[in-house]
Amino acid sequence: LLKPVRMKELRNIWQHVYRKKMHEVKEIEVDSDATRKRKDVDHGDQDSSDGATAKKARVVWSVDLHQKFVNAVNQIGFDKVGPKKILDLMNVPGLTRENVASHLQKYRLYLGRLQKQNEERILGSARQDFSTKGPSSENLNLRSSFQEQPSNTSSGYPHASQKIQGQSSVSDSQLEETKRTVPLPAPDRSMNSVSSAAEPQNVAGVSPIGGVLSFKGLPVNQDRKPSETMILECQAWTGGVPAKQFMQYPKHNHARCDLLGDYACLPKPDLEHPTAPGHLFTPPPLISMSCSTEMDARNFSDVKPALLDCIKSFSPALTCTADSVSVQISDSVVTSTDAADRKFSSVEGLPSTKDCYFGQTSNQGSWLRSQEEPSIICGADFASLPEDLPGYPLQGGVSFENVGLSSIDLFHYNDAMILSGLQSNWYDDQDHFSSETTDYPLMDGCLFA
DNA sequence: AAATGAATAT
DNA sequence: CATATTCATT
Repeated sequence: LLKPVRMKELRNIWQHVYRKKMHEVKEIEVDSDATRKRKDVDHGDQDSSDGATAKKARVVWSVDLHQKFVNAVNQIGFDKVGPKKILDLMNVPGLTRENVASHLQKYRLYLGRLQKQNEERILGSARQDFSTKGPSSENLNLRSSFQEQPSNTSSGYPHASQKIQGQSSVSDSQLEETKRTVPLPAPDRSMNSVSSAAEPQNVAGVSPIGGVLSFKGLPVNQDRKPSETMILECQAWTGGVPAKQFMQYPKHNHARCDLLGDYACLPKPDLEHPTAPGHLFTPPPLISMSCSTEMDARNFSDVKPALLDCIKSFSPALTCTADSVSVQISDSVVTSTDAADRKFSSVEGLPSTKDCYFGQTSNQGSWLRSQEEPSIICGADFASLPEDLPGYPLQGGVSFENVGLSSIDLFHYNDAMILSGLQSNWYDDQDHFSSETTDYPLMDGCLFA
């Protein structure tokens, strides 16, 4: 018998046993009796009829349900959570403690994974030094990561709660991450929802989330060939929480959702329930720089002030000191000079990003993948992108030609996404991205690949 | 006895 | 993978 055992099956078996027994005892006269029994048996229909074997429908952790769950967890406090308490707080009719326990188990696993990821990243950037030297490539990679106050997002499901269909969905979901305070479950998903209290959007409209900058012909190094590329990456993440993670959720309806705000949103260290310190550790602001070509201290010190300015423009609230900058030489950054050459040439007029390339074009295919830490790009953790989305245009990289550091401008990844007009297909149509490059949407001269 | 969470099953 | 179930511990 395979579980779950239905009464029907039991009756069947019993019938055989019974009949055999009857045949043994009264071989001759039993006929009518057996037929009657069989009739009886055949009547045992749906298992729904007998509550004993009826199986409870499995709980689907819908967005709403999970939202309740997260709220409960946050309310209780990370250290004191238990399935029972959560269950009580959730106050959902059919839900059992087991259900919650199971979900909590998964939730904890996820949080653990996230934390590990985050620690790795921080260690990784802290470990950078001057010693390694990139062999061939002549690209410079400037990477800065800095951290903000822990997000106070009380909405545990800021991303997954929508199926990413509307125009602003993607960017919204990205922006959610920077929210400090969110009313409660139903956050405003408009573009302006990035209300970083401590860090209002600066004039350039740069969001703290970060972006990727590439510029060529920098005055940084006169020896540099025009085709040399420099990438500046700035990232901010919230609350010691690493960045984006894309998951399918729920799997059943094949809707792709971004769970970041959900699982990634570690229980907020809210005031009523201070989280155990040390558990969620908050790395200090960190700026690191890596370059793929020989780059001596002179060059670097050229870059440094401008870099700091740049970063400050990202985040005025942020204080960085030159001492916190380190350099790494690596050849694993942008490898396609050709691609760099084709990058656009102007910074201004981002709204009319005429000449920009986003993400990977056909000959940039290796760009993202060639990064040591693709996850840093755009402040989003794309390392965990589903493998089945090749060439996912998530980096939102921007390149400039002949732009001095003084004129560096940054623009927001999300802005890029808005401009792209790509959002509507962001998750819905995955084939879209696996198809030919030429099929990618081309808008305002911007190629999103 | 009930709650918990790791392990295991579905 | 998501959820359920089991089981040893607390």
